[in-house]
Amino acid sequence: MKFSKQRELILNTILNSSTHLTADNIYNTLKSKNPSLSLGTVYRNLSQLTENGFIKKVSIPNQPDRFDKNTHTHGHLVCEVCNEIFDINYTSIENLYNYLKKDGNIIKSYDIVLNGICKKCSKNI
Amino acid sequence: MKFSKQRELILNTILNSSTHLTADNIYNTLKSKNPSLSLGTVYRNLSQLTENGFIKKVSIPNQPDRFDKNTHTHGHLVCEVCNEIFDINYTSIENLYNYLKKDGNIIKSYDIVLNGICKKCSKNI
DNA sequence: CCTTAATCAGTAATCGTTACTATTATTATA
DNA sequence: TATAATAATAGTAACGATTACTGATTAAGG
Repeated sequence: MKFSKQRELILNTILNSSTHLTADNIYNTLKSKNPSLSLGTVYRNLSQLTENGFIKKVSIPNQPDRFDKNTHTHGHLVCEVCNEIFDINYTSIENLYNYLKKDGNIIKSYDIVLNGICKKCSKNI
Repeated sequence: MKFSKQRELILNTILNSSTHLTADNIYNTLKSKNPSLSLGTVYRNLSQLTENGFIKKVSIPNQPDRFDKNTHTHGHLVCEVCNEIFDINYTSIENLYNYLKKDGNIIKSYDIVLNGICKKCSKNI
């Protein structure tokens, strides 16, 4: 992977942000000072930076994908009032359970998607 | 909510399926015997049936939305080999943790999205 | 330097989904 | 049962997010 000026700009934008930016957020942030930047370049770099483990793609239902400098396993809380997204750090699902029980945040529901190999397919490996 | 023939067909398709169908799956299943069915009708009914609690929308990252007759809280396992989606039933996150430890399925990662109200916003209610 | 392969900007195309409109079907009521 | 009010329909256009294509540019190694 070559390191272009554009790639560096995009990565640094994510590393310097405390929020979860969309491709469009990044494009608009950089466009003013780099008028020739292309939206396709932003998308392509986000894909590559994700594939190479520099950043993490965060999919929130009914929202465009977001990109996170925190590449460790962690959950996300989506606030229905301010619409902000908060990192939920935990080392195990048990820790998350304790988090849920803590006061402060109000958790109404949660969606869990597990990625892996099902019982049946794992037998044929 | 009026109950049209189309709505009944769409709901029954989901209720009679053991898989997690997309809008397009449902459209193609019904189209042959109901040539005048419109894809927009399928989408509109899926939204309304979801809003009214008859079915549940399941969002899997990088895939079109799916619809589930199981409206209870449960997770989903996406198999990277057969691409099938399996329901993961549990009554608490602790149960899910036990499930994860059981042999059979191979869990490589999991994504958790919590829906609710953040600490800050919850103070102003 | 010079070559080569990666990356770029710009644009067109794709996918999943929603919005629009004029017509038709369902339900409540007389 | 006829009628009126309202919701739902088919068909099509439009949308937002993302990817694919193109020929020009640029990074990196020899």
